Amino acid sequence: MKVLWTQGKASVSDIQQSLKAERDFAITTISTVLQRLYKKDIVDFHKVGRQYIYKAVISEKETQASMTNNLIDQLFEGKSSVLVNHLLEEDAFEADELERLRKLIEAAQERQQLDP
Amino acid sequence: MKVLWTQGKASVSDIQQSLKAERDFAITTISTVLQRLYKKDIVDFHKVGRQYIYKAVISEKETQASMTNNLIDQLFEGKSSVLVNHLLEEDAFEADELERLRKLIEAAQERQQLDP
DNA sequence: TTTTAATTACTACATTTGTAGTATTAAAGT
DNA sequence: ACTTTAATACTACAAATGTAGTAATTAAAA
Repeated sequence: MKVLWTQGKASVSDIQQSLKAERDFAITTISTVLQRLYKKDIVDFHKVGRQYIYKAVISEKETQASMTNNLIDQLFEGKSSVLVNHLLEEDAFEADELERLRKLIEAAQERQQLDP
Repeated sequence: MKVLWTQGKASVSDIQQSLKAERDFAITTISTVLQRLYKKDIVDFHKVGRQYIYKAVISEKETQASMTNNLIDQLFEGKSSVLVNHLLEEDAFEADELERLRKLIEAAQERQQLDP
């Protein structure tokens, strides 16, 4: 998936190459997985010659959104703020990140002020 | 899992009762699942008579932490702030939540200031 | 054009997951 | 003590997941 997101589109062997460093799967393995993902409408493809070129149906952003919402619903009472709270408790941020976030939050607050 | 977290410990039929509203599983289903979780060290049990009393091995907090870190690693470059950023972009917060978060962040900043 | 190399098609197989039935045993009620 | 009930033990089975082999086909190289 990651590979498809960063490359946009890729053939089976493209993907195999990209994953090689991490793990050396048989090409048929990759092909099988892609076909299963296709059945579930997670990827789409078109053929070039006899070669399948796959691409992701949902973007990385959409996936982030849905997986995050999922996690929030499952474990954080459905509230984003509870998740952030948890992160703060864990000291999951560097000093500069905190600063950046504070600014972002202020910006978001102003946005809400204007736009009811 | 949720049930075990809120109840602390529970027998198979306790769990069945708790889930009844949501879905009516056969008692053997629940039992099987629990046993499999036990094999994976996700729950533990002790017997009272011939009855199995299960309890979660990892707390809800720990699960939150590990699943959240997982998500962050997978989808948000391993940085919590990227996740929060995403949330802000999605307008995932109410006005009062934003305000609360701003305060929390400020508090966290002060904490970091003191404690290097 | 014949050989070789790449690519897909089809098949396979073990493991995990989701769900539950049947048989047995032990406890509780009468 | 005997029967009903609750609980576990054991078994099952389909679907999903992870991984890959073999056969067939096509494109490219020689």
